[in-house]
Amino acid sequence: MQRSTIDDVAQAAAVSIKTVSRVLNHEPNVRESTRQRVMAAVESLNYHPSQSARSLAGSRSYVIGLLYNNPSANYMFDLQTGAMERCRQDRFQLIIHDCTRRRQDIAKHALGLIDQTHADGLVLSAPVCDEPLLLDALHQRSVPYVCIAPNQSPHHASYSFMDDRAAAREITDHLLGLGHRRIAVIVGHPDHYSAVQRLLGFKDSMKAAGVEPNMQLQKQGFYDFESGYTATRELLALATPPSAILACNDDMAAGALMAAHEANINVPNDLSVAGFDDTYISKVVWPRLTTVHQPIQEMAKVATDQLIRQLKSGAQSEPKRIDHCLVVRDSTGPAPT
Amino acid sequence: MQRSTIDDVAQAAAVSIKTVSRVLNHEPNVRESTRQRVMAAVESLNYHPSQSARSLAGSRSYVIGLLYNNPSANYMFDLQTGAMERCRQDRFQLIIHDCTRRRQDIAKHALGLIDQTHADGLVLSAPVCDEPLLLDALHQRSVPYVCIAPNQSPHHASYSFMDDRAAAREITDHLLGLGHRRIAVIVGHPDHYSAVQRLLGFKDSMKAAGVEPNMQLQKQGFYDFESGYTATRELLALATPPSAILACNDDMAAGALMAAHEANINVPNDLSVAGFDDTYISKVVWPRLTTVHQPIQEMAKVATDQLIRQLKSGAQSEPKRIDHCLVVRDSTGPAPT
DNA sequence: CGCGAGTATGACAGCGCTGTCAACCGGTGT
DNA sequence: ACACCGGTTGACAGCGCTGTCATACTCGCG
Repeated sequence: MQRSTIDDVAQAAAVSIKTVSRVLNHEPNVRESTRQRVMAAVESLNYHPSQSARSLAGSRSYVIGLLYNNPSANYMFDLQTGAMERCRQDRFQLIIHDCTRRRQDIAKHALGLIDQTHADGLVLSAPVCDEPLLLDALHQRSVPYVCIAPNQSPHHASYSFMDDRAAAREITDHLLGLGHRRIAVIVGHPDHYSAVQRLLGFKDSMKAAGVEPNMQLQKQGFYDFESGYTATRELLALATPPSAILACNDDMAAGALMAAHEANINVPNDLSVAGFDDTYISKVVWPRLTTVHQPIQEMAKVATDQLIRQLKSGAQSEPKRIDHCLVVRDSTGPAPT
Repeated sequence: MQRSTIDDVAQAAAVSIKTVSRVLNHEPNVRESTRQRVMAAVESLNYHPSQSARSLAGSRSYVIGLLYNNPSANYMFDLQTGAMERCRQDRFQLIIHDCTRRRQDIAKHALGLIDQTHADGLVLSAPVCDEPLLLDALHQRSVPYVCIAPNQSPHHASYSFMDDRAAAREITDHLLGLGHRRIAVIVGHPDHYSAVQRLLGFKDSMKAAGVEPNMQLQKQGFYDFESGYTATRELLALATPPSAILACNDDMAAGALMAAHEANINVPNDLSVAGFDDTYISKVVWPRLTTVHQPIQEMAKVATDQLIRQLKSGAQSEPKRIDHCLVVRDSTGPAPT
């Protein structure tokens, strides 16, 4: 019941360790009968190659690092789940690294992580994937990496993304279609690219509908519950409050709902509230949030896939857009007349 | 800017690699002046020891595995955050492993993980920490492990826990104190120890208050939103519905709120709803949930601490209870007369 | 002043693999 | 019969560390 090594397997299959290595790494030029003998030995000994030995000896470690600095649990969880799913397929190990605190020397820390773990590559999630110093450092050390929803296309990396601007247009159009004209927008965290894009999409639609921009109805938020709550209180205190609020993520939308409930305002009869992301929260608040589904898990999976492919082939792949979709639930309704 | 090795450091500090190793591992018998020279070299070369080489050569890998099979994002996130925090302190690497799917051969998988990663030990979270086959297998291979909130005290491991039963008594007493007598309870997932304990605590208090048990008011849930929602719909359809509902976690409580809202029942005026765990969700639903704070992050941190200590000293530590506390918010109020 | 008992340091093997290179095997073309 | 070639296999070095053991150095004390 002890740990078995490649020597044990080699002995059991009556081949050299090198042949075992070949079989395990799917190298060519192994006779089928030999391959089967080796696999049988692997099975029966319940052998698992040592990652440490592999990464020390070879050029691959089968470890991928996932860097994040987004404090939302749901976001993180989806990210992680998507990346893990893809990793498991090719028996990669995923190492999670939180870089929320270190803004300055993030590049140094990332390189340290690479040195320590011998990670083959990194998956960078938003917004850490937009740190130019980090990207430069990785490129200089030729560490392969991919980005999830980056700001501008990184020069040296593949990435997955969704069209935030189009998505914002869709949900704004949904509100406009319900007859709303006084629509407020609670903007996301200024550090996040998505916040900018979503605001642009909102403005696109409003302009197309011929609605005059009104800065009173645009509030700065930070993608958290609290800021959505505060912004909505201010909006509701206006002489003529909005008939609809587009919050640029679900947490802020939940905050908006809270403020509305407290002010005894009926959603959606007196006020429509729309969110963004379709996280777990959007399904458990009351009323259930109309929102846009952001396919985080899928984006993470695709990005990880791009990375793994790159590790195998050496070539970057094309950026890949993942589809969003509008999810209409109960928090939006016709504009009051 | 290339990766530097222990040889580089040794050369820079004009010592042997063994001495560098000594300094980095805080071994005794190194002259202070030598130590400083080495540290300076480490700094200036930005040296990070290779985990692979370390674990191959030595008996420690500085890797800890965290096993979970609880699909709640918030639970996971807290777990992970707590464990990571402690790991960082001693430069341990945390490896997350989801074992949701594999119920049967979980033991085999865990040992495979150990073989692959050379992990020094495992942190097992509830409910996976209650798989006897897993615990046995780990013990047989003498893999150090600790548990978070295990069912029965594992023989060969330290663990951290909270007193679910007492916590349930507290929140039940809170409801009783508000004058409620017809209190329904939505029980948690039968696989989770906590579910049993919380139900016992509830019954303790009800009995102490002299309330006759009423099986109509006890519903089986599964710690998810949906089951809380369904159970509550059934409860509200009763000839004489309860005046208060204790849901054994926040997700189910959120489901209860949803059902109440849909039935146009005012919370807390007509119905009180209490949750359990004090997760993020309890602060964003309306009305904000009265609940019990379950210190998951702290439990994870403490358990990880126990593991790391054990790795250093070889000795188990005492089980450690982490304090919960009642959090009264807006979802509970006086019983209607 | 020399000797024993630490104290400080280094030489070296080897952890479990992969990469390199050489060897071998059987069929082909001439 | 022989050189040749591609497919198949194995011997062996070495990745960057730690553990073991040997060695050199230091200090107190007889």
